[in-house]
This record gives sequence, C-alpha cells and structure tokens, in this order.
Amino acid sequence: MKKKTTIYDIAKALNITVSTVSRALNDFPTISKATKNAVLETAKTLNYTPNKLATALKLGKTNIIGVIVPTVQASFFASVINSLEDGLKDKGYRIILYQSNESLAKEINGVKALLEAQVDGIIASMSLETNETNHFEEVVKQNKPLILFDRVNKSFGVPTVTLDDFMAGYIATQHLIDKGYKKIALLTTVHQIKIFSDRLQGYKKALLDNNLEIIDEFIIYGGLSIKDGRFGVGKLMRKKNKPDAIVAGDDFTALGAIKKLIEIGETPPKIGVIGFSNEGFSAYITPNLSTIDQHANEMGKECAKMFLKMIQQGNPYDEVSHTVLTPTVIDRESTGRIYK
Amino acid sequence: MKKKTTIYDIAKALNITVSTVSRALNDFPTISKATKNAVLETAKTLNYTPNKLATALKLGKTNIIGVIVPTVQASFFASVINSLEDGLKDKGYRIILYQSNESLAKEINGVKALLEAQVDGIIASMSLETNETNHFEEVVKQNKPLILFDRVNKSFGVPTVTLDDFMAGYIATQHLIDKGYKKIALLTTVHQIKIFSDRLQGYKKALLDNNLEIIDEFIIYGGLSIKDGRFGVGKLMRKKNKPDAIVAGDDFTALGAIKKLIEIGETPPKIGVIGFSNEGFSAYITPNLSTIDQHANEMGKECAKMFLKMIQQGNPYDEVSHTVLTPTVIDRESTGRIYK
DNA sequence: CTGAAAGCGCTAACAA
DNA sequence: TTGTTAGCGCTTTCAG
Repeated sequence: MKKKTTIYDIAKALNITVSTVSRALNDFPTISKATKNAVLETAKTLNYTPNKLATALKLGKTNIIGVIVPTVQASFFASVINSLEDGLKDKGYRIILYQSNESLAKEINGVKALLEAQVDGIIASMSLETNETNHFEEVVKQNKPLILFDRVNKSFGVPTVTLDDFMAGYIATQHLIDKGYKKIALLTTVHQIKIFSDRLQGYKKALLDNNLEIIDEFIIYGGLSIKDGRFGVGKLMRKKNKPDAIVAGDDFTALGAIKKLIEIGETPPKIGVIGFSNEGFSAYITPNLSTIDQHANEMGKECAKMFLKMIQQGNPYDEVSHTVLTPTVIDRESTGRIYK
Repeated sequence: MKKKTTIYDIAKALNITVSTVSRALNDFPTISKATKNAVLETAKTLNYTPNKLATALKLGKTNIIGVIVPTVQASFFASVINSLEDGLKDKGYRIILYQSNESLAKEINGVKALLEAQVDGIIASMSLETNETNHFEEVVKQNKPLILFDRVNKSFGVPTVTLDDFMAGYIATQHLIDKGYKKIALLTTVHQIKIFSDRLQGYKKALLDNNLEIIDEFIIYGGLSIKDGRFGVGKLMRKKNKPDAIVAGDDFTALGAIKKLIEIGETPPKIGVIGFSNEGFSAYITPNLSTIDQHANEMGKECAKMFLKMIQQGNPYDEVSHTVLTPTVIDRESTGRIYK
C-alpha cells in the first residue's frame, strides 16, 4: 500500500517547490518551458494522479453536478441523463446521480446529500409525490444553479426546461382531427404536476378550435399504465356514445388501449390512438403507435447549456429563463385512418 | 453571497472547540448529551451543511463510486445502474456516472477522471471497442475496488459479475428444440467480448445434446440491430435449406427478424424466434418475443454487494470472486409452435 | 521565473 | 469530557 504521489513528491524529486509544480501542472504562462517539461515528465514517472478533491476544497468548486430523477429506468430520463452527461463531461463536469424513486422523502435526502457532496449545482425533475419546494430552496440559498426540467414548478423562481404541454395536448388532438376522427376521448390523470392539466387544456382548445364538442364523459381520469389503458377503453366503449379516437396519457396507457381495442375488434386505426413520450416500444408494436415526441435529448442538452450559462454569469439567478421545447407528432399506424 | 457556515462557526457560537463540534456531529460516545444537543441545535440554527469534501480529503475516502457504462440509454444498463444506485445510496455511497459511448478512448478518460475525483472504487462494463485493460490497471494499483460486469475480461484478475452466456445460448436453443423446432439458425456477431462466442458454444452444445446437426450456413455473423435482423433472415430464407427457427443475437435483431418473417409470410411462431435481453418492447410487439432475461437488476445488486464486500475486507483483492448469474427463458408467442 | 506560507473544512492523535 | 494542533493535497498571494 504505497502512498500516493502528490505534488510534494514531484517538487522534492526536482528540488523545486510545490507552487512551481502546481503552476507547471496548470499550465501557467509564467513558467519556464524547461521546468514545466521536467515537472510533466516526473509527474508521469511518478505516476502522479491529481487529487481533484484537494483542488475542489481549495477552490470551492468540485466540477460535479448533481442530477435527481425519479428513476433512470424510464427511457425518457435515461435519455435526458445521457445527453446531459455527454454534454457536460467535455466541459470537465462529472455527474452524481440520485434517484428519488418518485418519493418526496428520497428527493429531500438527495438534495441534502448532493449539497453535502458540494456539487456545483443541481439539475432535477420532481417526483410525483413532490408538492413543495422547500428542500430545493437551500440550493438557491447557497447560490448554486438549480435547474428543474420536465416535472417542474414554475411558480418557484428557478430556471426550467420543459415541453410545451398545452401544445402537446393540442397537437395530439389536432393530429387525430386531421386524420378524420371527430369523437375524441382523453385518458388522463390528475396531479400536482401541471403537465397533465396543461395537456387537458390543449385537448379542449383543439376541440373548440375545430368546432367539436367537449364531451365530459370522454375525459377519463385514472392512472397511467397498460392496465389503466385497457380499463379506460373498456369504460369508454361501454357507453352508448362511443369515441372514435383516444388521446392516451402516455405510451403505456396507449398500449393498453390498443390491446383492448384489438380484443374487441376495433383495432386501430379503426379507432385512432395516440400516446405521449415515444417510448422505445412505440415504433415496434402492431399497429405501431403514433405519439408525441418529448425530445428528451434536447431537454438534456438545454439543461446542460443553461447550467453552463448560470455558472458563467456571476450570480446564477441574475436572469431566470424558462426554456420551452416544442413537442412534435410522430405519425404512425395507430392514427392512420384517412377519411374525412 | 454570505459565507458558508463551518464547524468553526458552531464552535465559536458555543464557545467550544471544533473537535468537540466534530465529535458531537459524528455522534461520538465520549460526548456529553448537553453539548451534543447544543451543537446539533446551533448547527440547525446556523443552517450548517457538512462539507463532505473536507472529510473525504482528510479521511482519504469520498464515499463516491464511479460507474462506467457504454450508455444509460440501453435499458439493460439503465436497470443495472438503477439497482446499483438504489442499493448503494443507503450505505452512504453516491454514484458518479460516466458513459463511454462504446469508445475505448472515452473509457480511458473515464477511468482517469474518476480516479482524479478520488472515487472509492469503480464498477464498469467495457465498451465494444475495448480490447485491453491497461487503463483499468491503475485502479487496481491504487488498491481500489474495481468490478467488471456483463462485458468483462476474465483473464484480467478483477472480480466480475456476469451472466452465464454459454448457458444463455444453450437454453435459448434448447427452448426452441423443446417447442419442436429442429433446424435452428443463429444470428450473431464476432467480438472481443466473450459473450457472443460463449453463446455460440452454448448454441452448438444444445444442438449436439439433442442430436441435431450443426449447420455452418445457419450461423450468420453480422451486426446486431433491427436492420441486421432483417438482413440475416433474408439471407437464411434464400437458401434451399431453410431453418425453422432463429436465435437472434439480441432483441433488436430478433425484432428485425420477425418483421422480415412477417413480410414473407412466415410469421412467428411458424418460424420460431428468440432474442436476448428482454428489452422493454419485447413483451409488447406482435407476436410478442420470447427472449432471455439477463437479470439486469440482480446484476446491479450483485455488483453493489461485491463492492461492499471488497471495501470491508482490508485488501479488496484478497479474494477475487466471479459471480455468474443464471439466465432464464421468457416464453412468449414468438416461439409458440407446439408439435414435435 | 520561482519560493514561502496561509488556508480550504474537517478529523484524530495527543494532552489535559 | 474537552482542547490543541497537525495535516489531508492543493492553489494563490505576496515576496523576491
């Protein structure tokens, strides 16, 4: 268990001082080519690994940023993290990952843990349980960048990166209308997080703009899952007044809806179905699923960009900006009926 | 930009010394209840956040562990990371994530970066480009736990957690044979990483054990992707001697194979298809795909367990163990032909 | 161009 | 039970 080599070892080996070594290592202009090369060389020979911890302690900057997501197992979050890490690693930033598992308690712990680890900032998407922002307050108080994405609270004055969920609801509905569907149901859920109410508003607005009636019993509030999709369809198709298309709350719900529709002989696109998220399976199921692309990768990139900007400007909260990404329709078979 | 509060501030406020504060904060037995409470209280009032960086520097232990994977965007790796992070966070460990993007150069950089960040250990799965282990050597040299999982190099003397890939190839093939298929083709790839050759051996052994002939032209070496799956099937079905079932290198390849088979009217399970990985979509496509479960979550858990064990025992490399997980067949429609 | 020395925030050995 | 102090490895100001 030999001791690790430090700049002191390099200094001793060359009969110079640590300050010179430090300067050489950090490429200061005021250093002679000769000493610099000598330092670099002995650093290599001595198998020197810089201790960023010490640097971080000294400088008050770790170059580590904390990321809190409900779970990396959801393809959306995995994609965000993927592009986030990718975009930041070249700038010298590392990422500490913390999963909240949709639990507020864990999210609170996460913020605390990351702060204790002295991260330079936090990028987070709120858990479904989260109904307050007190735990995030401390990040702001420490004047460290905090960016919320996708599942955000905009009344809390931190920068956010989100999808335009009103528009998402709108274009999903409009897409169905464009394809000739006229009696459009919505499988949704109620939640603190504004996403779902925004989408609902978008759905309603699209109907209105097309002079279609908003039928209350076509709006089903339930969970979001394959099972809920099946259940929702069951409920809808038992009515005397049946819809001819369905906007599902997410792709899993849409999948459940499709399965149920196939069972009862109303295989999409006979009844149109559109989802949200563009999950991995959406392109591969039969009929493959039209859906709303949430641009996860862009979201990661935007978060990275915003973080870098906040770090650069002296005070991260000098100007708090909200980036809103534009959702797009992915047109596939499940909405492919063409007759107006 | 007020200064952060440190244990010195707490000490000053209570007219005691930092060592007492430190002891109180760390719950030393030799501290009086009174002072301890006082410390805890003022810590709260002063809004104290411990600086783990300083602790880490002092103790030479960060409680951070580095994780290197090709990408979090693959569901397998996402699952491993999910259970890894989940299993380790309660033990006080955080995870720094580093994606190699299947690039050796990035993987090398990753090891370096993580070592500089003074991680307590590294858990990694090798990139497809990786053909040497020099860059990992340094981790071992520093006597820090290094665990390789899934894509490993067993001749390199570090602990590993893997799936029994020979068995995976074997049971996939045996499954098809059990279902009555007799002319079984294999869509695979060649690679440094032993996984694929192991599976090939398993495939061959299963055929042998069942007195089925190994037909060279039934073994197609290509890439692994939807496109490669289509291509492979095209190639196979153009032969005069056609297979009646296909073991595909992964689920994507299997998916491509299925799509192509449907197109040419040989919809599985007419021709059987089995994949590897149990990707998210596998259960949802039509026909849904039989596949080999790689037990990603268990793999993460095993890595976590192994890491903890290595940390505990004085020298992490005292006993180098290799955990091998048992693959299991997920029996779905794509192999559902029953006639012997 | 280089050196000396303080200090980032914490822990722990030693003393009291 | 508490205090004193050195030091983890590094950067940077001030001198030279």
